[in-house]
Amino acid sequence: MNKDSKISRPRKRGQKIRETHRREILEAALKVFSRKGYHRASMQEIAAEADFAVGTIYRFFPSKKALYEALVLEEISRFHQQMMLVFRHPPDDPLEALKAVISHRLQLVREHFSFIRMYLAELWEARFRGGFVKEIRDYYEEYLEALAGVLEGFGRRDISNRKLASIIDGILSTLIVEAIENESPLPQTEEIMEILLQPLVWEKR
Amino acid sequence: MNKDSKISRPRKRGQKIRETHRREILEAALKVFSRKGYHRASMQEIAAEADFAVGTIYRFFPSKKALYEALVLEEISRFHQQMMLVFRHPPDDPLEALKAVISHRLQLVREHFSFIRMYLAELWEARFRGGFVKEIRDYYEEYLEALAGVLEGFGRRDISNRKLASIIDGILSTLIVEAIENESPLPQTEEIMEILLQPLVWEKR
Amino acid sequence: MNKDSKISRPRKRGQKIRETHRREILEAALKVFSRKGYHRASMQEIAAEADFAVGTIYRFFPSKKALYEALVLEEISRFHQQMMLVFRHPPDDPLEALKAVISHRLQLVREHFSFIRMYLAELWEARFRGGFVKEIRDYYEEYLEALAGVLEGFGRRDISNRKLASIIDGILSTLIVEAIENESPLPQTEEIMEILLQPLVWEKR
Amino acid sequence: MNKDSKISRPRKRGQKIRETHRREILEAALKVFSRKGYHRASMQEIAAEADFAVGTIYRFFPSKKALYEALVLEEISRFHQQMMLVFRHPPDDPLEALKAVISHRLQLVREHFSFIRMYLAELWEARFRGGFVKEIRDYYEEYLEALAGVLEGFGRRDISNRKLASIIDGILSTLIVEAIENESPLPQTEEIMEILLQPLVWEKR
DNA sequence: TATGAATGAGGGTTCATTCAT
DNA sequence: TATGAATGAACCCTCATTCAT
Repeated sequence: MNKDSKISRPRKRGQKIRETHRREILEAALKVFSRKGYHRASMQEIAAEADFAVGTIYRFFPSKKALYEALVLEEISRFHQQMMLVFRHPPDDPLEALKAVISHRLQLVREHFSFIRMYLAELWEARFRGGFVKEIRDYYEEYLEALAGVLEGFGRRDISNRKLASIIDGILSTLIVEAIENESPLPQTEEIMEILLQPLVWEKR
Repeated sequence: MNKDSKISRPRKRGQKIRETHRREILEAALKVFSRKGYHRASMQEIAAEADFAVGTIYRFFPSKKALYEALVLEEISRFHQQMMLVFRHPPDDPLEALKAVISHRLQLVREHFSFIRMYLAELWEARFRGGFVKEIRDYYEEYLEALAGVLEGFGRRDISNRKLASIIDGILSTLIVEAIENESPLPQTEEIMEILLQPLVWEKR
Repeated sequence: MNKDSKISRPRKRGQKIRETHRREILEAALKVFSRKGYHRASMQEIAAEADFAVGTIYRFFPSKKALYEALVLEEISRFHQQMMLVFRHPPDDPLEALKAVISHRLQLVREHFSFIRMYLAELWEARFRGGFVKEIRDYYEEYLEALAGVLEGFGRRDISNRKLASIIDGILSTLIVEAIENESPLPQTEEIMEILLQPLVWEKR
Repeated sequence: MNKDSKISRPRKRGQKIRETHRREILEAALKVFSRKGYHRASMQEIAAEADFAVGTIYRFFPSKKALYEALVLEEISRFHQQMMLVFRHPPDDPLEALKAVISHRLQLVREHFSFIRMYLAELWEARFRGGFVKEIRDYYEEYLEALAGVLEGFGRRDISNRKLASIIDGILSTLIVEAIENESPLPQTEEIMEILLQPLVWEKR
């Protein structure tokens, strides 16, 4: 009833603590999901990793699925926010701008490595079986649009910049995935630029 | 052929029925795994879909995992065999040859559509948590080598043909995955060729 | 309908074959039950061992349990018949008679070894949880009575010969079981006689 | 004792409850295993008997086998501890000492009756198919050695005291098993002593 | 009569979720 | 609010038994 009345100040404090706990849980969840994959990860294990009781986790997330989705969403959102920074002040030269984008993306992949690994391992299922992907696609779309903006600088007319962006990011992703899969180092920006700068094949004269 | 015709007939008949049932089970499994994903699919459900009792499935496959692996492996192997046909009699013109490869691959994706959908959804978990992936990679490697052979026709020297093959197939896959995900039609061969035939970006003069 | 009419002669032949098959199945069952124990033995395995189809076994025994009970009963009955032979023409000297009994019993245990092993491993459950033990007890009782008859020769009065028989066979069994358990050779008749011939303990003078 | 009184109280309480539940489960298991035997007993049934959910049992014992082994081992260990008490202060007179041992053992059998019934029923399967038997044999060996120590008092030289102990306990066990099987009362100490005190048979003069 | 593929109830086990403390 | 013991539905798998051939 009058529950809220007398805790108006403490609430703020509680809020803060709550937020801390939430983050601790999410971090633990990331660790365990990366290690084991969604299905093999147990709430017990996540709780143990987070140094909380199972019940406590349920005070923050209503279900395992919800925890997982929150984790993915926040992590992707964070990734996305950071990614978008590179489009703030693009160099004038489109080639330099593209280089900056690629280099930034590689750097982010490096930083979010354990998340990306989990993402690759588990998210395709959601991707194809329709889960909470809408937000994720929206982010991706926003990123592609921004990249298309950069590509506009080249003034290419025969193909939409949006499509071009998609293809270029596709190549980038292909190389990244290949590296992760082979446990080899991520590609260098220069290497990628070289690939993009010339036709892959040509008509024989 | 008719060496032991007298006794082999009934055996052969049993073999045939067995093979039929096996296929029915694999088809049901494909449906259910596609619908639900590996973990959420239950043997009960697969059995029901196949119109068999659970126990029957275990007469053909020793475990759920084995069933899944057999399904993936057989389907991929078939896909691969068919894919490799295109390398049998390649046109002399490398461009024509590449076009044939791409067109053939698109066609196969169309034919194996529902399997590919399922496979993509589970691919990464399998990739990371190991399993039966070796054969699959071997197939893929064989395909890339063959593709590299085609690309040799272009006489490009600054990048290995193997790497080039990997990139080109990466682009192709990107476009295919995107199409599947968006439930839009697969790209046209010509469209892809155009992309490959010119640099994606260039230095501004 | 008139099925039976024309097979009246062949029936006899069929009977014989039937009996042969029955024995083959029982022998196979003995092998498998000894190897695996009742619960871990499967009808499949017994059928394979007997070179019959599972279904065929069910034409001879209505259930696994029935097969097991028939096996035990027949084996015990056979054991018993052979055991009782020693009482046919007992030596006049009671000591010699007892010696003959013991020696005969040890010999039979040797001959029925694999059955005895199975019996020990599985039968106690039936023994204590009331199964088909009545016949078995009847046999045992008959044997003890016969043994008591032999012991009568000693003219002991302070204890019933029946009880004495029970105790003596108990000692015998103890030694046999111990030997089986330790996988050491069965005891010698003489050794046992010596034990029986003197008090195990005495009052200190 | 009150070393860490402040924090250990709640822990201790939990411990106590845990121990209670553990005992309840073991008791239920004893009942069900007695009724049905190991194989026919189901975890469902044990859980129901214990008034717990199945899952709860698995919080205490990692598997059905482990539950069974814990049950047997604990019960036997307890039996053994109590048995060995009689060897603490043996009377000087060896006959009195032996009498005490026998009487004590009969008493313990009476007290652990329902367990012993179950144990006998499963004993042999365990014995032959290995498992946790080593500890049990060690207990038994310790007991036989102690009994041999008592028998030393008789100064018998023609047979090892260890062997004598084995035979005497064999007789004792025979009588006990027979009584249990026939659902007749256990034998009296005096009755057994009388048997031991004179030769079972003798040469006719 | 003999076969053996098919059956499906029932087993042991796991783990997301609940709720009394 | 935090706890974690308890829950029980649901999973994978086995195998005695049936029955169409």
